Amino acid sequence: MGLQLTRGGEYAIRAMTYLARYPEGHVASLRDIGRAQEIPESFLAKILQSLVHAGLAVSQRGAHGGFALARPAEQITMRDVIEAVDGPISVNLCTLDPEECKRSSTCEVHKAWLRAQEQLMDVLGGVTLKSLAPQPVA
Amino acid sequence: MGLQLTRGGEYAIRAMTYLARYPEGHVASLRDIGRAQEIPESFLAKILQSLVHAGLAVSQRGAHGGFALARPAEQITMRDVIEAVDGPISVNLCTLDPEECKRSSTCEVHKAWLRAQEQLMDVLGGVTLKSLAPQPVA
DNA sequence: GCCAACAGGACCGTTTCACTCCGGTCTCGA
DNA sequence: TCGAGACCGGAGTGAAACGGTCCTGTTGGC
Ligand code: SF4
Ligand code: SF4
Repeated sequence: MGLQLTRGGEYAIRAMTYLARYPEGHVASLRDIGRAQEIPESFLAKILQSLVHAGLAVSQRGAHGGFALARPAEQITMRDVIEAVDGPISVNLCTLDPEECKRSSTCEVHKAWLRAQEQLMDVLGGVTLKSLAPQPVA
Repeated sequence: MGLQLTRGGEYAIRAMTYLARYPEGHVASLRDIGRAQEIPESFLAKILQSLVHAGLAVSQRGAHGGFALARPAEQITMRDVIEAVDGPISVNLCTLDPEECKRSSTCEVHKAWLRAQEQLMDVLGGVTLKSLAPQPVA
């Protein structure tokens, strides 16, 4: 199996959709999220840190602290989330930076990968957390 | 960087497009292919074996032996080649076999991944070696 | 000041990646 | 017939990535 998402990316999306189910600004603790979405808590900690660093989530320390979305759920896409934890999506060496392969200027295959990449980005960039969340919870 | 093709997959496509430049049935040796496409030869050996096993290439042993496409270049796609060496393409756990994740039946994210997978397959399955080969060499 | 909760960095076992090596086998052709 | 040329196939390998864990801060509410 190739071309597959990492576990970290999958968990990140689960965590973010969990937050998206609640009203804007709702804070949930690491533990809440981990329990609800069945994500190992110590691993989730790392993932949430990445999301905070990327500016997609905000954290609140101290008692009653936790995590919340940094902006409305309709303004965060699957692509944003995945790239925050796994780094930029690049379906082949040459799709992120054509300089990586000296053949790229004349390579027909390169063009095919660019199309593939674009399609993938379109799908992932077109899905917002809002559209992923089940009926909101009050 | 996530969701990226392996080197093996990339090399496989290079090797196959090399074969596709020649008239049907043309045999090229491991060494020829490796030199022309700048692929480490001992690694290429493994890759070509996978392609032969998958029925995409045929091999000829003994002096003047080598490899050739098993069918016309217009009947082999990028998808075929990649799956032969890297195994089935699956963009997430749940896209190959929904049973892998018990959430899949109700998961909205799952549907998004299915769309992404389909788009990717469409692109890769729509590109034949014929269309990738530069002007054929006599 | 205590306790709840995140921050951040070190660590770690396993798997995958990207190759390499080598003995074996087949085949042509001199 | 015999040997050089070429693939077969399985084992091995070093480095890196994956998928976590742990532990010591630090912060903030009550
Ligand atoms: S697809 Fe073409 S340009 Fe891209 S890495 Fe392969 S050879 Fe280079
Ligand atoms: S996307 Fe949904 S169905 Fe697929 S693995 Fe993640 S949770 Fe499971």
